[in-house]
Amino acid sequence: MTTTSNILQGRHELYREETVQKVLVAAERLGYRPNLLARGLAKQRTHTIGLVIERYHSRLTRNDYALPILDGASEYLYAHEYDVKIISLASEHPKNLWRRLENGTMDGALLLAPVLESPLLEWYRHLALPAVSVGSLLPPETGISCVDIDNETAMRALTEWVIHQGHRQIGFIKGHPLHWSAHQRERAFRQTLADWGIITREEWILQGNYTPESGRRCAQQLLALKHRPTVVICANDGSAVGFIQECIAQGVRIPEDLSVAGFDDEPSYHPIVPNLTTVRHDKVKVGYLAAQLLMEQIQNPHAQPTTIRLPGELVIRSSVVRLAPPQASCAPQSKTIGGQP
Amino acid sequence: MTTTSNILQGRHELYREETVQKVLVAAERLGYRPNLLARGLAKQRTHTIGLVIERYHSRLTRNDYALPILDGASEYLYAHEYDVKIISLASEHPKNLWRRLENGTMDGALLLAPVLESPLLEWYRHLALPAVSVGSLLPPETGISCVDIDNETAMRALTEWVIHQGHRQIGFIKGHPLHWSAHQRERAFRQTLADWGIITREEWILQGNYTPESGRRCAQQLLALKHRPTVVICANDGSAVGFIQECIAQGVRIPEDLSVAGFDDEPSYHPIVPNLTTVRHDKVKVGYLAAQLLMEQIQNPHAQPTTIRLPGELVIRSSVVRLAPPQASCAPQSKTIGGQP
DNA sequence: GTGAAAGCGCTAACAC
DNA sequence: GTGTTAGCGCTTTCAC
Repeated sequence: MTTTSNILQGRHELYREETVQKVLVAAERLGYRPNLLARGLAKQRTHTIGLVIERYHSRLTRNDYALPILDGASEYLYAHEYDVKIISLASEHPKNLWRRLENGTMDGALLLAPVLESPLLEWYRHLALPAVSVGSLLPPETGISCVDIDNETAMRALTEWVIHQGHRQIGFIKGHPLHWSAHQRERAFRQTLADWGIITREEWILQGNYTPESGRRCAQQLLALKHRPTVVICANDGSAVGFIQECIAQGVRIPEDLSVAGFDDEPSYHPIVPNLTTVRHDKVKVGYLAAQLLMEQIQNPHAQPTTIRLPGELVIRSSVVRLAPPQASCAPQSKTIGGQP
Repeated sequence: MTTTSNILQGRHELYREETVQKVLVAAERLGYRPNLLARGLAKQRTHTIGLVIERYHSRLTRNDYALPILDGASEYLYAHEYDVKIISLASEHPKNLWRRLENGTMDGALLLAPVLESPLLEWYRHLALPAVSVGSLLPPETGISCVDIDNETAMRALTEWVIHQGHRQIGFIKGHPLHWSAHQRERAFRQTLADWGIITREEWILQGNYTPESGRRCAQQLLALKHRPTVVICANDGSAVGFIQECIAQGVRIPEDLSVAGFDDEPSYHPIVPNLTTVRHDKVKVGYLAAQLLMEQIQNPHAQPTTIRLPGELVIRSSVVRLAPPQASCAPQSKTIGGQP
């Protein structure tokens, strides 16, 4: 039994060639396949991680980011002989939550973009399962490792670029209030304006929720104002699309009458708004790095929490017009923005 | 031990209230959570199913159907206390395939749209794991249960509707040659034409692969012909989008100069081709029913293989013009087409 | 080098 | 009603 087990796990060097062959041939002939459950029980390691999806996200279909993140994470995990299990927390009582996660079936968890009031955050403090947040940069107090794009730096760069184009009357469509990214993007926007001494007019800062529908609604509100900004920065491409569609419907030309910028460079919108100036980032890589970080955490459970911020890239198209000649000294030298060394 | 195990599994009726409470309280106080691995080992049932994704599909991101199917399947499975594990077969040797699937970690498998030469088909004959194909209707010889939309009936209905609009010169863009659905749609198209005594001109039947890019290429080929059809039916919306874009780029107006129909009613294309006449179907439901069928198969492993075909629905917009007054007697009474009672 | 035996955490017969 | 026991299929310690 020992012999068999050892050889089947690749520890050939312990035995003579003859024995090894005998075992291998027999296993092959019998069509033997190890039972991974039993192995997991014995070794206390299942080679499975859970991708935890909160009630809030419910259907994967509705999340632009879930898929690339899953793809990236899978890529890393499969290369390391890990499987991924999807844990959907739709309508879960926080108590069940615990047994959904710490039940011996996974070595670690990838938390898909926890939201602001996520029970996962509270739960994590009582938890012994390695976990990393992917797609949300959580406050350090949570003690959870995070991987996401560098929302603040990228939004700052976009806003500064818009300012360099001569705009001073700048509107903003906020993202979903439950998303950390929405707050981070808004904060960077406001801070940048403040740093440049530009007044933020609250009537130009509208509450969206990342959907085209919300963008449309915001456009209606904004266009009803008697005094309009010269440019509107949207917290993501999704709301930018709705915003632009509503503008066009009302006869407001983009960018001749109003400039618009987005955020995310979401490929599925390219055919609809081919000229949208926005910020691109690599979500597949976010998933990949999160998986990698999680694996490290599994190897070494007492490692310090780490946060990885991936840089974005300004994608300048033609939806934002230049109002005045740019100041050469202010033009961005490189288009890669944010992230860590 | 028995007592504890029974009570924790909900069999309260065997014991007196007092004992039940004692156990429950103790479990709560100790923060006890059953180890699902151990339970699985003992019960020979893991409450997990695998969603098997072939090399061919590799990145989920690229499949319009993967996500809704996953959503639908999840919905059913979570309601029945099952988890889903993603098994990605990227670059897998058929031999490994076996141990990736029959390793004790899952009770059954959902095969995501197996392709024509899929090793899964051969493998299934040697397999003891319940499985159902979702998104591909496989030949009965395989002995595998299948759930998908009713490609043939729906394509026949679309083609007949086009004929009713007075078209007799009809082109066709084929789908990806490795997809069963592509062959089924093409066969229905050809058969319908034959039934109506309409000549199929092979130069009007072009090889696409479901992508917009292939649609573009087919448009180039078709527009180069000196004699063109009056309408082109595309095997899916994806290729229709590319086809239409290329037509417009070449100054061919849709539908004034050429009519085009799609298939799938893919929501992400609505903003790009809002007037596309196509066939809608419910992919979430496909996933849901497949999961249900799989569960039945797990309960009763010796059940006969079953095939479920879901009806589609003609979505008539304005990308196909009427060439002659329709014959009233031929107009479809109901728009729901195909499927089983 | 190889085999025997204990144990991973649970369930299910079977006594009591 | 409740406790004892054997086992699910594997790994691992420890003798031999």
